[in-house]
Amino acid sequence: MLQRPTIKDVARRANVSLSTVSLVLNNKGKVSPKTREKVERVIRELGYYPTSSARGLALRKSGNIGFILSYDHFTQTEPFYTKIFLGAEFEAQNHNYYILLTTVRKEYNPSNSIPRFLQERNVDGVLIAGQVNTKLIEYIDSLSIPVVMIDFTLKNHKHSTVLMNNYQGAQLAVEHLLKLQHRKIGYIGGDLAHPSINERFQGYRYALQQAGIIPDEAWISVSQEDTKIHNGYNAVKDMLHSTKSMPTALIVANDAMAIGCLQFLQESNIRVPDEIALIGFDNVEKSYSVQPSLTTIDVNKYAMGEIAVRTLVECIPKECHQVTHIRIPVSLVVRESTEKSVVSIGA
Amino acid sequence: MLQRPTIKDVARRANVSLSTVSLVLNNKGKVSPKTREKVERVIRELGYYPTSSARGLALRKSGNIGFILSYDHFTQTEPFYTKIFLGAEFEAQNHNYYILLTTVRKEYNPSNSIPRFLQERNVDGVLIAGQVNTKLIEYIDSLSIPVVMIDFTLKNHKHSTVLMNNYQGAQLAVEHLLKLQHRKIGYIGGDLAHPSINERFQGYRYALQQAGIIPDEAWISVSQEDTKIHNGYNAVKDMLHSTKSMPTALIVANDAMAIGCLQFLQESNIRVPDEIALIGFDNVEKSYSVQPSLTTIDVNKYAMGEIAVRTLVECIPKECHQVTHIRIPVSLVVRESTEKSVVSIGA
DNA sequence: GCTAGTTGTCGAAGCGCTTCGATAGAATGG
DNA sequence: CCATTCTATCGAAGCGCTTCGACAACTAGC
Repeated sequence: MLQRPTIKDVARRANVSLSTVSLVLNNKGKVSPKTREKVERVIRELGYYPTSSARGLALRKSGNIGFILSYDHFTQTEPFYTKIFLGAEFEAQNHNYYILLTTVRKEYNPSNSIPRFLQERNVDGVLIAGQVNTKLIEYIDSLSIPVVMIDFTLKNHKHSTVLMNNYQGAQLAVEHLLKLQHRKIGYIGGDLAHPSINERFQGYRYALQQAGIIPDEAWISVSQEDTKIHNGYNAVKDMLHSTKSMPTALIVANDAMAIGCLQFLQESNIRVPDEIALIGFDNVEKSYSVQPSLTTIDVNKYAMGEIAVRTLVECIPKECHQVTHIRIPVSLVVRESTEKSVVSIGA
Repeated sequence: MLQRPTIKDVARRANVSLSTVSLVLNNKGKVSPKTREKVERVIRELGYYPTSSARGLALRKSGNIGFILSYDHFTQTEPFYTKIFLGAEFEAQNHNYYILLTTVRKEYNPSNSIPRFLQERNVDGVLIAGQVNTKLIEYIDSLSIPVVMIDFTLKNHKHSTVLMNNYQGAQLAVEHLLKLQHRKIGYIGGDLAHPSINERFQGYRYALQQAGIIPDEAWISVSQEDTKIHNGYNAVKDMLHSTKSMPTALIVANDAMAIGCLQFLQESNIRVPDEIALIGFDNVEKSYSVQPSLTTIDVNKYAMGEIAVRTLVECIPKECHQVTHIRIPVSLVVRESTEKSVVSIGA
């Protein structure tokens, strides 16, 4: 690294002491407008930037935020977590934090699963995005470093979270379908152990109930173990084979499953949306390239990352272990799978 | 952050001086096996880890590597750069470096396009993945920080690079087709200004020439301005409308274009691979989910990231400005678009 | 037995910053 | 006009680490 101006150089050139420069730098203590102005000018002239190691050493802070992501989540095609990360990165810059990103494997193994930035305590706070091993979370707790979890939560709710508002999403979906005169509204989901999936299902039930509609239980499928494409495929298949009265609309726990449903319906020559309307969840990239394009629930991923960082950095100076739970509002993206007249956006 | 043991604590407990502990820590100087052993034991007992700010301050090194990515590249669906990043992250850990990831926009704007880690000189080296603005690269050069570029290069070749071996890829494609008895082998590409695309084209020409085959120029299309799906679509369309004699096989500059080709061929009821065989480049996720699945050229993205880090960290201590150009070997992934009998792997 | 070298250890200075307590000087009040 | 308070500034210590030069304690050579 090149020789750069230090705070000393600034002090000398501005004819003030080191401490004064430091005070200006940090907007602390009393500094006369005149000296402040002078110091700031010199800083600009010299192109001075404080060295983060030095500052970190003095403050006993690292200036870093750790971002932990499950390996599988990060490498998946859908850039869901990538966007969350970008939102976080952006906001971290605003707060003068660097983000140290690391991925962890599902299987926990103390020797290689503990991110180095934790061992070295080189972060002032930690963001956890998506599902990671509980052991790891316990380890982090033991360090008493502030944590915010994104798109994931534990049953104990001991940690601050930033989650998408799945209830609202289900509500929007139901309302949309009601407005289109649907009354026979089914639900297809899986893996109720997953908090988000579970909430979507609860939201669906609740919204229908609010509307005074009692769905035929045959239109509700939540026994699939996972939420992949084939689970959706199999779920509709089973549902339609086991009941004569078809629903006119289906709310599906996520887009992947919805796309699976779509596949089966098309193979069965059931027209979407004419015979069955379909709403997914997540607004994945593929949801607008399928035919017909998929109506779905969207959430601002960048916002999730941003808000998580904001929550975290508020927490850091106070060393607070106060927990905050934030729900990010979602929105309905109307496409062809519910409204025939809609012009395709993608494809 | 919790109160952690410092080097002082270790020294006290091991009955040696600070300097001795430091020497042990860094494997420097002469330390008797006995003291070394003793110090190491105490380090383990205390769970001591050196604080990176302190070390950074003393060494005038940050222990960080900057990773610069164009915003568009990172957010795209295909996790190409994500994988490169992960490979880099992994290798960085092995060298005790942290990676600071940042994305930059295409449009250069000094006030917000210069990553903070550069302004603050908080990195010991920089990785640049994919195409970024030349202005930014010039800025980095002006800091004289070691740089390695991944999957991108400038015409001046002043920087170390880690690139995929596009020539070899084209060669493999041609050889594969020759083995399948194809002799009428065409090429579809676009944007020859892009180094990789250009090399693929050169590789194609060269390999055919080596085989003593002179392709009909009507089977070569390189006038498309970009390499997106529709460019591929339009390119075959134009080609097949303008010539009577069809090629029996096409090598396409990347999978996106190849998929565009596939679309047009299917719409025109031209059977793939029976009438025209197709080979893409990049092995994108979609290439195995299309029907028929696409034969393509694959490169180990993780390896690219890993090797880039290795190249960079070798460079850092020497402050060397020596440039190394590394080509990552590619491999052929045979799927249905060239061999009818192949069983589909994906889908 | 003395010099010359070698080896292992240590003390102190220094990296660039923050911050506490001290201190001049200005402003205020009686 | 002096005592008191307030304001702006500064010096020095300290954050946790590395490293250079010093120095005892050995070893080897003659």
